[in-house]
Amino acid sequence: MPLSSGSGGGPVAASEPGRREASGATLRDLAAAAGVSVATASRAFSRPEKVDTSTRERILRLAAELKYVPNRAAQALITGRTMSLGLVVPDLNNPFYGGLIKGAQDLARSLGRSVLIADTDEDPDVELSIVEHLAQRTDAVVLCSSRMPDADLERANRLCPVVLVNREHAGVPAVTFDSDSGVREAAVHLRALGHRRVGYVGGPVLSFSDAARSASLGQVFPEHGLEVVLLGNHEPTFEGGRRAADRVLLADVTAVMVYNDVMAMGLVGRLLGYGLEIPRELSVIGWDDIEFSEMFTPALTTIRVPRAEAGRAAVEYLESALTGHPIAPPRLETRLVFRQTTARAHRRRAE
Amino acid sequence: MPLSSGSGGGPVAASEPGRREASGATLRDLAAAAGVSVATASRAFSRPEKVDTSTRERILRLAAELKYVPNRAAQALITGRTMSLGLVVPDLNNPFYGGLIKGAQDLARSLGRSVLIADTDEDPDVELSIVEHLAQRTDAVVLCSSRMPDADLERANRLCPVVLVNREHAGVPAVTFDSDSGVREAAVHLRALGHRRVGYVGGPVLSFSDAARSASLGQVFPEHGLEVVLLGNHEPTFEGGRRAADRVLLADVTAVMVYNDVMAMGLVGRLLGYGLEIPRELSVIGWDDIEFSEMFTPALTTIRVPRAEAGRAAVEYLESALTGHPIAPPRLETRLVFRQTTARAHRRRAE
DNA sequence: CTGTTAGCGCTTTCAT
DNA sequence: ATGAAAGCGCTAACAG
Repeated sequence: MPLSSGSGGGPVAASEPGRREASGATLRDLAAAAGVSVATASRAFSRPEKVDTSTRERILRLAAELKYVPNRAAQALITGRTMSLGLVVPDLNNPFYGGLIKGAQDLARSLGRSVLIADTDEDPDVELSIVEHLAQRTDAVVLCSSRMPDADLERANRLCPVVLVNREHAGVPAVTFDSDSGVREAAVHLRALGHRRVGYVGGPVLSFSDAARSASLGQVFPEHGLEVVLLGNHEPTFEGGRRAADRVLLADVTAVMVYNDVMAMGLVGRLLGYGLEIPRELSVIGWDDIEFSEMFTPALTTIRVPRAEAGRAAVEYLESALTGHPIAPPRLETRLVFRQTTARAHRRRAE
Repeated sequence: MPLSSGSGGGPVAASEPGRREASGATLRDLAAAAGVSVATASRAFSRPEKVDTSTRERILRLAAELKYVPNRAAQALITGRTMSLGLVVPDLNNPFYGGLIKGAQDLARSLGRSVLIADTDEDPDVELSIVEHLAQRTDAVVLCSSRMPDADLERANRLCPVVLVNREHAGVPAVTFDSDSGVREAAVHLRALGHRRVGYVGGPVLSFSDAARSASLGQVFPEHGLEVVLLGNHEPTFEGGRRAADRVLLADVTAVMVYNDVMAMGLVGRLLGYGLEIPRELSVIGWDDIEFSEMFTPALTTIRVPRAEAGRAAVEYLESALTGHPIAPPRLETRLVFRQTTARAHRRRAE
């Protein structure tokens, strides 16, 4: 079974040197071996029903024997589809995005697509150029928690099909998280525990989710008889949470909601260091439910946002859009996860 | 500036419907606009020095105007290179790999390459098929902490250029971590604090790094007058660490090394729950120095393994191999990072 | 320095 | 049901 002996064909290019196994058999080799035309060989894969059963089986068998694997570049060139998707996240180190990617990747693979990942390092200025890069090698891209200015977003959306996750912009499809559902549960929980004044330790000023979260709080909490005290905007990091500690202490609240779990951990850590008892003296609720929230001591009560599901939904939407029958990207519910940082309100005394 | 008005050429295919901007201009359009042949237009990009300065500038200017972007699929088809790299990790949720990917990605992008990520879900059986998938769309792949059987590894290595990270196998290049350096620092540290008997809470039985770590311990610690007590193999998870707690208590040691940080946190959490004082009654040293180690309370003393650097080194090696001048992949040093889980030895009493 | 020529490997009408 | 032919957009000899 010589590989490219080109039965009847024209001149055969010298096989590239230094290549490894399996880079040999082309569709032409396969066709020759099966005694059919390349067209038929091709159809045996792409339109099996249009090929006589016995011929098809012969072709498929031979394909396995010759270890024929279709050349993706050639397919991409002719079909115009790469069968890859791009996925842009702000920070791969952030465990939130790990879960998201995993969800996206899972579905993508089962659809025969690969996922190209890009990390913006939290820098909104490089996002657009990353999308440009990706647009050349993928069929569509998902943009997670994008901080691009609206104009860039629109430009990106013109470069290739795009779906947003955790950000909204008119005219661009988006998988979003419904803060209200989780916040409502938090409100009921806190109220049941006797809290009245609840602080909110905010995230970055320009963050879409911070806006969504604080808006949700401002809307829902009062409806449940809870007063919300805004405690400023902070870096969405452990250190940012730590630095918010004094502000929290000063605020005369019995509970705080925090922009995300990492900050919540920083806050709790610092407060514990001050000798405060948590949750006895202060209840804390984080946001995201990253893996470490339950490894932390005390384990964080938090609002879970379904990140793997978001990744999946984004890919699902893109697939539907690519095949011409776009579905509506979902708005995903969030939920309160009760752990150890919330308890009955005890007013601290100025002793 | 009509896009594909094909000046002198043959029949022009109908432009694809439904595509977005910038998918218009081809090299031929560009060449026509500049009044040169496609060959020259092509060279203006790939071998600028072989094109007359003024023509080149004209071409480049026109390229920008027409928003010409080269078609990667066509390039890949003819050159045989995709300019992408594959990267396989066991679990994207594991923060260890986030850092690794980030390092790889950074360098890759600056080399003009994209990175295709795949997650095996810790399942060694799918690894090979993932490599097969990747081999079709990338030029080379990096395999992180692979658990593939040796035979599969060799097969993978034949499919496309491969570099291992945190695993070794004869004949396959590998970026590795030198446990000894970190372990030696740990030995000195522990010895200085008066410890004599140190436990080792192991990771998964078949794990390459567990073997490396425990071997390193068995070798280095005795040289420093430290006795090592093996405390079994455990799941490399938070829960796995928790479950090792009783075993540690029973072992009559004043310090333990733990296979990784996540397990160490589980262990410490449980022990704290038992009422043990850490580090007063037991010193604990983790492994990896994941981000959360310092957010944990008490912050984990641990052995840092330079993961971003490993990612970078892997890509660097691959690039060198791809360009025909393979460098030797490095063995990266590990270091002790002192935080709050180690202190002077105090023998617990059976009171 | 520039143009001509010949494909890379595959899909897809259009005939047969 | 199958084959012939025409390229997808680009690069790489090889001639000028």
